[in-house]
Amino acid sequence: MNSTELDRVFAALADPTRRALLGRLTEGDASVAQLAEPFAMSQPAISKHLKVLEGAGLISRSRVATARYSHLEAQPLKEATEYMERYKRFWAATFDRLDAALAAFQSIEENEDHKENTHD
Amino acid sequence: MNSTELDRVFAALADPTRRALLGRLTEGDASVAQLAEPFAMSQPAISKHLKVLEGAGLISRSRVATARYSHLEAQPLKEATEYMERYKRFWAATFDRLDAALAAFQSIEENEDHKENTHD
DNA sequence: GTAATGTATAACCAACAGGTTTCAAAAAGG
DNA sequence: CCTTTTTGAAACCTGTTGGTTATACATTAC
Repeated sequence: MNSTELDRVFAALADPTRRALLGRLTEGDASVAQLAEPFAMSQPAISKHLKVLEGAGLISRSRVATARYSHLEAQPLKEATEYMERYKRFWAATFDRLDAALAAFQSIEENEDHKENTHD
Repeated sequence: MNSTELDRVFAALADPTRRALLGRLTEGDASVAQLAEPFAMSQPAISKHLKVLEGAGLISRSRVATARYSHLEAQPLKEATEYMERYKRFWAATFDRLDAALAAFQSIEENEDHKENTHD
């Protein structure tokens, strides 16, 4: 079946090599050779990983002479993060008083637009 | 190779059926049969998905009579979200002055990297 | 103890993922 | 042009994923 961009973003992030490539790209654009250098892996393997990242919208690419530079595109990460924010209120539901206070605060934040909760 | 929990969390989230299962579990714990009901898929297929979710730490399970109930465990989602928030300043939808300054600085760095082909 | 219920496991399969090596192709330099 | 540099693409191999059906297992009900 056709995969969505969310599918592809999470699948892309599931591989540690690809996460490392993204990490490297936070330091600036880089050619395939530069990206491949730290890895005990062939150049075509890195090219494949880059293709996956591009398919997920996580990088864009451009030519400079014979080299092809990858550029980080973090917008899909924003969308993936927003997806996971749905679960924020399930994080750390118990344990110490700080956690409880934070959970309570987050509950209030979520309902701040119209729900008045003056007692409990 | 041994996969990390981050690997397993992102891999678990890459499948839309599993994301739907997690979504259902935000409404409360549920048995395998209850979880399977909305899907055009066999019970063993759902059991496999639940096993993947459990392996990623995203659910825990307990018995009630012959049924096995799944419970959402969102802590790994928190860690995955924190990982992605490393990239927050790159999904620059709204630039503040610090973001703008950093972006400008990186543009300069990138430019010099691209030009530096005559040096070794 | 036996039957019924709910779920897990086994065996199987097609498709995909992640790596390899080899070769083709695009751009710059002589 | 021809060559070099850098990258992409093809063909291949292996292990994994996501599904199936059939069956075994654990627990409750009778």
